[in-house]
Amino acid sequence: MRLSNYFLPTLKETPKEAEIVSHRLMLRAGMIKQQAAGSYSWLPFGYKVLRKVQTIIEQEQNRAGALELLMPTLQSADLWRESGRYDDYGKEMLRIKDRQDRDLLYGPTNEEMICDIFRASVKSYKDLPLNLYHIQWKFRDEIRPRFGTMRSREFLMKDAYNFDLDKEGAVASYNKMFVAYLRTFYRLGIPAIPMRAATGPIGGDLSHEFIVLADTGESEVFCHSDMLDKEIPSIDVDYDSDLSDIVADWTSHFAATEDVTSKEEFEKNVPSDKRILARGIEVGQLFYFGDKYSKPMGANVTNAQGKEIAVHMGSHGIGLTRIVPAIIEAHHDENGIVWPVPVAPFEVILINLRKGDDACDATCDDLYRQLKASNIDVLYDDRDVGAGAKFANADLIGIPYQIVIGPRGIKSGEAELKNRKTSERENIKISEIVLHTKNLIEPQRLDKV
RNA sequence: CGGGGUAUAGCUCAGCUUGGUAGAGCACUGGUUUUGGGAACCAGGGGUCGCAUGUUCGAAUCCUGCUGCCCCGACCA
Repeated sequence: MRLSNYFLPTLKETPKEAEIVSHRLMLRAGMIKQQAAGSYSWLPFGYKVLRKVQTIIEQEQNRAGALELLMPTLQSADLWRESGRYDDYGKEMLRIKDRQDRDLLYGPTNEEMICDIFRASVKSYKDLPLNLYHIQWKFRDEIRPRFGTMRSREFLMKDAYNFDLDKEGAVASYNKMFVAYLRTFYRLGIPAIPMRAATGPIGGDLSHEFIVLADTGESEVFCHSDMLDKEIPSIDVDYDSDLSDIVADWTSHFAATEDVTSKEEFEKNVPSDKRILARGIEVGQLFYFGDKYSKPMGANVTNAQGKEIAVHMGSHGIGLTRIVPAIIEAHHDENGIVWPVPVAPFEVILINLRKGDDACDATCDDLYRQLKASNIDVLYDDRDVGAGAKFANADLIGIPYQIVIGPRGIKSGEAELKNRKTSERENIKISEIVLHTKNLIEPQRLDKV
């Protein structure tokens, strides 16, 4: 993409409403625009990241055997009356009437609707297990939205719903999601620690929150330091095998949020040199809740003995619009964002320092062609602005590698390659720069490990 | 929902106390000179001062009401 043809409204100054660093950087890098309290447009640069995040989540969900579908944002109130949640949910749920005066709601979650889909078609235990997921915009009318898209009212969320014959099967499904989440967050560049969690209004008795440690996190978390060094399951993990050993290993150390533990309990169970008391951002949550919804809504199957029973269910969320700021909280410095390669909106920025100079233009045009032909996602800064502005802008928007072409380098046949993360620069022959960069990037994409 | 702020140009803000024809920097447009870490100069464009009401000869400025946004708390993916 040529920057001169792109829409990237970056800001030199920080809008005053932005409190935390990810919110400031998302505004400054032209990723989002606030439309109302807790409501944001995703501009091209931000949306590109959101889509990469979505793709990684989909790949790992699919790998774990979950099937993607799509449900409406607007739901009939009648479904929610069946489960009893229409009255229980409170003012967080946005209620709407249509022209026939029918009660609708903008979905804050989809347990009822997925039960409705399930019960319409699935009647036999032979069709289990089943895991259906969707990625959809949801709305919760938060009393106080804040921190940009970290806590917005309208948000994009992945929710997977598993259906199993009994608790044992549901736990196996839960474990698949557990392993998929470990892999997903690893690939997204945000090592997330699974912690025991409260089950909240959705209910249930088995739940883990996946927490990214960050000073700006909304809750206090307690964690054994060995949790930080655990091995992520590889791409070869067999989801048809028994995953309980992996889950048991990952849940063997103390890790819990403030909702379900206390400082006293933490200190009793973890030696002082292993204690991590920090703040955390919740980026995903797993729930097992049995027949809480299947029973009142009649999501039943006939078992092998010919008896009709309510299925065991769980729901497993990941907040996509929260993950993007979480990534930035974990990957930035004083100059701007530092994208991990797998989610970077572009992998390389090609900087033409002297737009209008024939040699610079020709070299850059050629490199731009080569980079694209090599399947590298490249942004070409071909604008006619000062060198300083280009460097500052490149650092702000955080593209992992900068290839700098200027009159000085052209004379010696060299380009400068800057690593955004380490700030290291090296001079590389222009004839070799594309291959060299490709070799650096490919292993970091993490799509084969 | 309780408490506290704030609202003037696309962005950051001054002006308000003490009423008198709306300002700066950045950004934007045209031009000249520049060019390896957010360039300089010249010339321009852009604002019903959040909305409404009142006081006044006269309101960005004072009164009253309303709304948006932000922060703290409770709540939450």
